[in-house]
Parts: sequence; C-alpha cells; structure tokens
Amino acid sequence: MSYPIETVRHSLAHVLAAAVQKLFPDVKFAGGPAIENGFYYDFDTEHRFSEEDFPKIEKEMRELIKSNGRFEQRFVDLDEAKGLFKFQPYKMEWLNEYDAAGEKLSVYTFRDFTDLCRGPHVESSKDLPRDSFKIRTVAGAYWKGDAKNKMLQRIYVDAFLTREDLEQFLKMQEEAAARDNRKLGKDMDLFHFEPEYAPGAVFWHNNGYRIYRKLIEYLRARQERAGYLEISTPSIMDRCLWERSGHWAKYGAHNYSGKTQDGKTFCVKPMSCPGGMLVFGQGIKSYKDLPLYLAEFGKVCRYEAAGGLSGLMRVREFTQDDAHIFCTEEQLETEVVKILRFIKDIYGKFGFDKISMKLATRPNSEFRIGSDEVWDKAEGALKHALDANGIEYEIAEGDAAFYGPKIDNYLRDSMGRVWQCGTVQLDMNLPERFDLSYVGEDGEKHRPIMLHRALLGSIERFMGVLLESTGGNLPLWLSPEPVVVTPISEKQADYANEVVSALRAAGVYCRADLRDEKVNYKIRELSLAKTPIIAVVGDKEMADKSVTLRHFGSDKQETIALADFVAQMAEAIKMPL
RNA sequence: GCCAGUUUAGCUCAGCUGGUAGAGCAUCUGAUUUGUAAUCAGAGGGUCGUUGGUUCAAGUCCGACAACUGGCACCA
Repeated sequence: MSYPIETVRHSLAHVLAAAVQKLFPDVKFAGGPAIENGFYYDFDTEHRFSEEDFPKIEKEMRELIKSNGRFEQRFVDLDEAKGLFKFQPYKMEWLNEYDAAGEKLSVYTFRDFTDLCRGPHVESSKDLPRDSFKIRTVAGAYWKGDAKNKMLQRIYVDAFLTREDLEQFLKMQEEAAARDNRKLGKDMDLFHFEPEYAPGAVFWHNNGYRIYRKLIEYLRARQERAGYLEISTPSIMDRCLWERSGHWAKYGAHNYSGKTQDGKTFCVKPMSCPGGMLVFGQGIKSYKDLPLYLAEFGKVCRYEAAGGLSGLMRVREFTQDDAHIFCTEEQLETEVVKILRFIKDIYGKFGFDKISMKLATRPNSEFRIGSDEVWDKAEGALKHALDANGIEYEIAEGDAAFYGPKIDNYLRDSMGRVWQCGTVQLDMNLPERFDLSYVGEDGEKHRPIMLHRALLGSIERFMGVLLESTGGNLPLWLSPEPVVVTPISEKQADYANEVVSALRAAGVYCRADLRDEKVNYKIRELSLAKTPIIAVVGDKEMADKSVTLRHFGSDKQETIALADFVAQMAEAIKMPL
C-alpha cells in the first residue's frame, strides 16, 4: 500500500521519536510535523544531541521500521489522555489548554511510543522506507515558537519515498550551495565582509557595486516613468523624531544611536519614513497634488540580532527602495493595485515569474494602534485590491505591523529559504503623528492615507536572491562586466585596446586582459568569474577588424565585425524599461 | 539574543591518540608570446580567531569572548 509523502514523513517522525525514546529514556516530547523535504521532531532531554548521535539514531529507526510495528489509533477522552501523558509535560500543557468538552482525542501508538496525534499514519512500519531518509541536523527551537519558553532540541530529517529521490535531493542541495551569494561574492569579486570591524555590513567591490548601482538606476528610471518624485533625507537625526514617529518605543534598542557634545541623542536612521513625512509636511498640499509619490533610496541601519545575520540576505546596513504614497481614501485601492502591478512587472524583468504574496492582517490588540473599523477598512481595501486583480496570496494572520496591514512578497534563495522582499503597507500611524493634511475640494483640511512601498525591498537582499537564482550568470544589462577583450599574444595588445575603446565609446563597460598568459588560462579564469562574453582577438581579427566571441556556458566561437559587435553590445546592455 | 557546530597562508583545505606547521591555487621573480577552461622553474608568505588555563611541551586538551555556518526567535 502506498501513502502520500506527507503521511510517510509524519509517520517517520513518530519512528524518530520512538528511536530517541529508546536511546534516551528521559526524553520529553514536544511535537514533530512533516515539512517541505522531510520532517522534524522537537525533544527535551538532558542529552545534547550531536552529529555523532545521528548514525545511532538512524540505525535504531531502521531497526524499528524493520520490526513491522503497527501505527494504532485510539480515541480517548480528555481525562484518559491526561493519564496517558502525565509524565510528558509538553503534551500535558497542550491538554490543559485544550478545551473541547466531550470531544474524543486521537492518540497513536507505534511500538513503545504513544503520541497525541491526529494522523493520518501508515498502517504499519513495513509501509515505510528504510533507506530514503537522513538526519540533516539538530538545532534549537523554542517551545511553541516563543523565545520566552524553554529551548528544545529539534532534529531535522530529510525524507523521501525512494532512495533515488533522497540522493537527488542531496545532490541538488550541494549544487545549490555552490550558488550561495557569499560564495559568488568571492568568485565574482563582488563584495566582502569584515566581521571584526563591521559585522553584517557589506564592503562593495567594483563589480558588486556596479550591479548595485544598476539596480538602483533601473528602479529610478522605472519610477520616474511612473511619476514618482525622488527625495533624500538625512541619515542622522535627533532621537525625538523617532519618538514622534512611535518607533523609538518599539524598536529603540535596535537603533544605532549616540550622544553628541550638546547632550542630545542622535540616531542613524533605521527607516526613511519619518523623513518622508517631514518632506510631505512642507507647504500646503491640495487634493490636486494627490496621489503624491515620494521615493527615497535610503540607506538604513538596524542593529539586527547577531544570530540573524546572513550574507547579503540579512545585514545591519542596507538600502531600501522605499517610497511613500499619499492619497485619498478613494484612491487607496487603485494605488495598491498599481503597486502590485509594478512589482509584478519589475520582478518579471529579473526572471521572477511567480512571486508569493501574503496579506498580513492585524496583530493582537495590545500590539496595534487604530480602531477596529479602520483596520476592517484597511484590510478590506488590500484584500479587494488582490482579489479584484486575480493575484494569488496567502493570509498571514496577525503578522501586520502595529500601524496597519500589509502585502509582502517573498522570494526563495537557492536553498529554498524564503525572504521577504517587496512590500505594500498601509500606515494609519504616521500621518496622524506628523499631523499631515491636504486641503480638499471642500476647502477643509483632510488627513491623507499613506502607503509605504518597497519594490525590491533591500537592494542587498534582492541582489543576494538574484545572484542565487541566476547562479551569478546575470543578464547582460546587469552584468558588472559584460565583456572582457583577450588578445592571443602581446602582438595584438594595441588592437585589444582599440576594441575596448570602441566598446567604451558606446557605453559598454569592459577591459582588456593583457596578462602574459595563455588564452586557455584566461578563458578558464574569466569563465570561473562568470564573464558573459569573452572577445578574443588574434592576428586574424586584427587584420580584418573583427572579434571572436565566446559566450558564458558555451564553447562555441563566433567571429563578427567589430562595428557589428559594438552595435550589438550597445543594444544588449540596455535596461528593459 | 538562544541552541549546535566551525574558525590553520589572499582563497580552498590537510594536520591521527599534545612534541613549537603543510598542499593546491593565488602573489612575486625569471623564462615563455601563447588560438578558446590551468606553460615551466624558482622565491616569498602563517604570533594556527582573541584571551586565560592545564602541561616539561598546546594548532591539537579545558574555560571565556568574538565572528562565521545551520536552525529558533526577531525583522519598523
């Protein structure tokens, strides 16, 4: 009998728990679901799991599977369940909170291990594979996902239906690791980190900074065409600004701040919004000025927890492609739709055809401001904008910011991890706190609706995802160095320089590789650095004013006239507006 | 911040049970002038993350701190 992979994974989680119980009898069980490529189970035991335990545990799991144990389901009432799990504090905590008088609870027993579990499970462990799972790692995880609770030990296991699937998965993981943004950053000479001097902050090298600048140039061009205005606000401002915005109370501890000689506390900006509010607040705004789009490529600094830093994906200093949109209530939905389309279109240009969207709704009342009516309206507007445009999304219950609901979009890195990138957020807080207003048709003052919006989110993070998705093989318009000209010997050095000059005159960034090395050597090295086009010039090319091209990922050669090449390149590096 | 692991030359890594460091690539010098993924030869380069301790002796054992990696929490 064959079962869905989720059932197999979940049943294997019980086998893991049974194996751990056998090897470490003091263990207390929390829970263990099936996940994307396998499953995990959370344990609490005096023993600290380490890699050395993995083979022992896997062996025990295989033994248990071999024993053809049955997964037996029983239904018990609450009191009976409390008796069964009286030595299992985590199960008891769950039972004590469980409030469903009269309802029966489902309990599964496999060998000596009994768990509170809805199932479904396989009938017998003979339905489970013995050689298509592998313990990946052990990691800490808080009970109930709350940092105030005890940290448990979570064992992650990769699990598939067949050995081939597992092996294929492991191989893919290996290949994905080769596309890690940190590795590509080194291979392509894009950036580096200085853990001693600036943990979590990027030192951009020429190549990386060229990509970074191109991303911003592209966004700027797109935004200008969409009617955005671009502003720039100070990096360091008095603490009282963030007190006014309400962020200090909530996030003050994550700010970089310091005292100045006049005894004031200044703070490096962790976000651009308050500055944007002050710009909007200048002069008198009319309803005729709305919607008003104020964009800012603001570099922001946040003291992120040390354990959360990760290459380009999570840094302490990054540039947001932020914008604040001021509009009327009637314009709100149209503006949200415009942003969503903007995001979709731009992501498509980077090759991200499907992006996952989440609508984050109001957090618990103690963590939010504004009345329920306003939240209803705000959430309704965002939801309607999504629905009316056939955009697929999930709802992230309670995940909104304290000041309003938002739509976030997520991209995955090469290892499948999900990162928040673009965002549309409705803010019911800042217009109030900065007392923003516009004069309406009726001659009265009105409060504008304000939307935060980021397309890529953080330039750093987006570049990280982009590098991983392309394996560093960027499209020509984004490539930091689309062409390198390589003479066969020093006899053609002058001609190589001539080719470079012609390309540069056409706006193509390039250089000649005049090193005293064999062509083979240079081809290899340039290929490893992912140079998209290598233009080789020898006596033949010099004689007839041509170049021989080799494109990344191919060993085909193509000889074309220099003038044609220059014209082609000038076209190929144009931004896809 | 929490849990686990890791930290040796510019990079990738070796150094078993403690006996004061090694490879490949890169760099530099010389030779070579090269036709599509590594030309040959020589040379230089490390207070083994930092800091305490154990020991006659520590890259190796123990502690603290830091950073990094993988998770968890956080993410305005």
